[in-house]
Amino acid sequence: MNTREKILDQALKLFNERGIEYVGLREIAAVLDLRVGNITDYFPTKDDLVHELSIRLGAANAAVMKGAGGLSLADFYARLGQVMQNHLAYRGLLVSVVHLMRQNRHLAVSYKETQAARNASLKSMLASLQQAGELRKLRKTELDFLVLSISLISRFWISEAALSTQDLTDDEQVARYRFLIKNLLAPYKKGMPAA
Amino acid sequence: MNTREKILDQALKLFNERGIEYVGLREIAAVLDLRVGNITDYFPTKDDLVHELSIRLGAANAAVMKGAGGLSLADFYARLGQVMQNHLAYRGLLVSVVHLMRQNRHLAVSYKETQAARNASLKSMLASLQQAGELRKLRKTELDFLVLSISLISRFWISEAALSTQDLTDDEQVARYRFLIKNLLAPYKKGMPAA
DNA sequence: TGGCTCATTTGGACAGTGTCCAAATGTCGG
DNA sequence: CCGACATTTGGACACTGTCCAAATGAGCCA
Repeated sequence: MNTREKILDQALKLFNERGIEYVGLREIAAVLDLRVGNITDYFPTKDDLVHELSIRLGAANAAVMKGAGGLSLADFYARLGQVMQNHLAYRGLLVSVVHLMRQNRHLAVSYKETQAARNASLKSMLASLQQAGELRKLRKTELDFLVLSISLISRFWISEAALSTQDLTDDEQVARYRFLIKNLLAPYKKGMPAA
Repeated sequence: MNTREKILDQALKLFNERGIEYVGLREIAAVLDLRVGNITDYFPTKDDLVHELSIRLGAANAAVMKGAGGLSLADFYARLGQVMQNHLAYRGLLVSVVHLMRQNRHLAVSYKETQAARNASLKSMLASLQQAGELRKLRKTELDFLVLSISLISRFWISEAALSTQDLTDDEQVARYRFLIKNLLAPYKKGMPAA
């Protein structure tokens, strides 16, 4: 593992433990027995370092989400679970996402594109589940509602957890989130009547 | 308006516009033609200043939420709308809530108490709606699901809006949020069958 | 009115942050 | 071995929140 990778690795670890805002470049450097200037050589600004991490998270999520057609509800849950595992691995970024978007224009642009793609993918997944007979027929507003809800939840459940359930293990938090999504979809399963 | 109130007022305005982390005490002071030390005299730390603002938000929300018994679904929506207006007025705090909880122990404690009280209030409101015949009979897990969802949404919808819909007006964002809550509750209205 | 006490205001010091850069050091091919 | 290039180093810079002692002001009592 070269210096650049070591920096990214250590930075992510510290960011996850204590939050991006509370980890200084000098501390990351100290752990790796480097000097500050050394980090700014690989990553001119702290934002660049964070941006690189966010790109990796995006790639990991894209890998999970590709191939949206013809899946079962169980597959769908499994994929969401994978996304959630990714978010746990990069939780430091997720809890500061609003903060980061304001400050880092590069990150804001790429995040928006990623998000648009993810919402489209989510939408087509739900449509596919409907066609496969796993979900009942959905009106347009219902579909929009589900996409918006799932998107909001998957973005902020980890922040919610940071606030109210720090004492839970990762697995328990995953379970809490699955519970949420499952209940959200329950009224729209095949056999349930439209409102 | 005395100096203390002026400081709080100006700080909130700047926090809402640009985020707590990006507004320095010197800037708040400059706008009011004060010196930094003057602010730290009223509020020894920046956290104290933020804490005072959060107390006011909590009080505003508590005023909206008190008297939970015997209300209609329309009342319920109206109250949530009021809470949302409060959150808009203090949006600077809301988008940094995770950040703040980590740093400020005082705020973390009082926030947790407030949150617990609000969840209990929410729960009793839903139970009351059920008794009044506005909602169908809810299983325990369904009730928990609704409380958790509404709590998560009302805490983070404003962050979500900051990320994906900065171009919407406040009223449009309110509408988006109402749409979410309304659709969330739709399957649980009177006359809908249990799963 | 003059003088005393208390509160407010002031300007600057301090340690910390991210950023930047020139000089010192290492590395590797000719 | 030596010269050219890359990396590493240590420190400077402007900024942040925090803190404090001295200067200024306001209000009351003799």
